[in-house]
Amino acid sequence: MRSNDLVAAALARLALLTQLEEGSPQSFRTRAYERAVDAVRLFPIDVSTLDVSELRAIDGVGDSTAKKIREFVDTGHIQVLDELSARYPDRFVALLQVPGVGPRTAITLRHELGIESVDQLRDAVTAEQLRELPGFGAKTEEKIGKAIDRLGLAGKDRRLPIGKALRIAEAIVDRLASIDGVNAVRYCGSLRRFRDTIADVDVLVVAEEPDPIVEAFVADPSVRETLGAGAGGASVTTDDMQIDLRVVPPDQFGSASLYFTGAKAHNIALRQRAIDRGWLLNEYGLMDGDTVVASATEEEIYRALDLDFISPELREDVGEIEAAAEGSLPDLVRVEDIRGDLHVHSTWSGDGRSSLEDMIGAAATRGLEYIAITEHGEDLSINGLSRETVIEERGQIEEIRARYPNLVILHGAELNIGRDGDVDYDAEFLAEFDWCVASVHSHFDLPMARQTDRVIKAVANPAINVIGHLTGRRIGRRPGIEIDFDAVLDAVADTGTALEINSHIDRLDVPADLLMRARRRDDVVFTISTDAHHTTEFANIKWGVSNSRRGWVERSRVVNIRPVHEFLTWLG
DNA sequence: GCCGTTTTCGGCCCGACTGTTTTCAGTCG
Repeated sequence: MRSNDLVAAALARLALLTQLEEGSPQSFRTRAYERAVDAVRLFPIDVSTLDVSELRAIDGVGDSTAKKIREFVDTGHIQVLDELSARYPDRFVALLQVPGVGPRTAITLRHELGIESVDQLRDAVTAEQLRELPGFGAKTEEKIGKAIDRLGLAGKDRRLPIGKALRIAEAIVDRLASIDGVNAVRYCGSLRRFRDTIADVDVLVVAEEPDPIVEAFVADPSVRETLGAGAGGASVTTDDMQIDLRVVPPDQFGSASLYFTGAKAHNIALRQRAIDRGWLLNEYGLMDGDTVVASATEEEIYRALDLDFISPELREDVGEIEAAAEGSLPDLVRVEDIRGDLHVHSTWSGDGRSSLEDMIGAAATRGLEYIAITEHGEDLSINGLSRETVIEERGQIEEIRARYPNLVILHGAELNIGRDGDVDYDAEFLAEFDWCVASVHSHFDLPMARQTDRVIKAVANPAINVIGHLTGRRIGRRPGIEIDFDAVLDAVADTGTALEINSHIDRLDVPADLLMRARRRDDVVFTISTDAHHTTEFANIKWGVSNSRRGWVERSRVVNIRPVHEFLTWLG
């Protein structure tokens, strides 16, 4: 883990324990620490190299936190944090994972009943001890008991990979859209912002009459439990996750979308901006007293606040509001910008599932101007192609080219970056390819220095045009390799090698937080490709595009939005 | 704890829901 992430983790723990200390999740000190967590995590420079005055210059980091960061970097500890950790051990802090238990309740439980862990809380519920406490009752006790039973499914920290959440959300959106009286349906929340893990799905429906929609929603067979349902909305759990529905009239679609999409910090900043103008912003609209200033669309609300429209993927309060105010938001990629797909497999690869002809036909149908067929290299057992097979496929591609005069078909390969940075085949054979992707498919747990060395060695290989799915992560299943990203950026800038933004929903690799770090240098270029193994997977490009947007990647930096002749010129 | 085209002190987003309460505290998003 790089030091910014380690520092951010320590500050996050400080924020959490400060909640307990102050007895409020929204104490100003807690919020200040939380703000510092984001500031450090996203800061492009390694904070361990900065002194206190440089740290203070980071927006959201003041004198006190700057000194704590320095203390952490120098000693590995923060004294205040150590003291808080002694007072609130992990098993006690775990109480906050129980829905309905906040800092105040946790402290009361400890003080009144000596409860120090979730297990002890469960025992106290069973013994009906909670209902005797001041401010508690039988219902609260029952609610906490049920929440503990559900902890595996609905603990506050539980998050699903975005791919799974998307499938669930899209199914719900389709079902709701088919109900009479529904004008529009949109999923919001962290899913719309395109975070790579999702805690719950928030769905917004536009309709004049909410009741029939709420009834149909809670009656769906996938619903396991209804947590609450009332005028205008409902919350349910399915086997996989919690889903919150909200139904609003058409004239509130914009304000409700903003509210429901977040991020919380983004909303707070917008509301502060409204206050500065003497207005009030809530989910019902932007108000000047009783007069509605704007509410029907997000666009008009941003405009009324003197801001350019901020795309949902950017709404994290990490500088997008300031950029929108001064007209310097990044020029982001749209799906229709993509003219080429530079990472495509067919059944020639062992794991491909559509034929070469079908893949090429699907690319042409999609209106692409160029593609690169990139079967696995020979070092990937079973799935990889021998030299003889490579040459055989090259012949077949040559035949197919004649039938697609408007599609430039590159014959490429996806090479395997070996343990020490070597790749498949030999230099002479590699020189025959039009396009080479090189990716890590093995040895995921080497130490950081070794990982960095092997990738940089591949970057320096003149045959290699782009590094595929850099970290090798599988969201929710496998963490990425440990790698010195700044060193990789230096290397690809030196050689002109591109970094791939892999569109597979389980990969989204390069991750968006790393893309943001790459953004401050203007000498790194990207491709956005699908890694399609089936004709239907060309459509996945939208996920790669969304990930690039979340990473603030500008259009000018993406190679495969260029017209084919410009692309070929770049390729040389 | 942080911050300042009204401020170096005095503010810090807004509302719904729940449960235990006769007016509010806590949690959540």
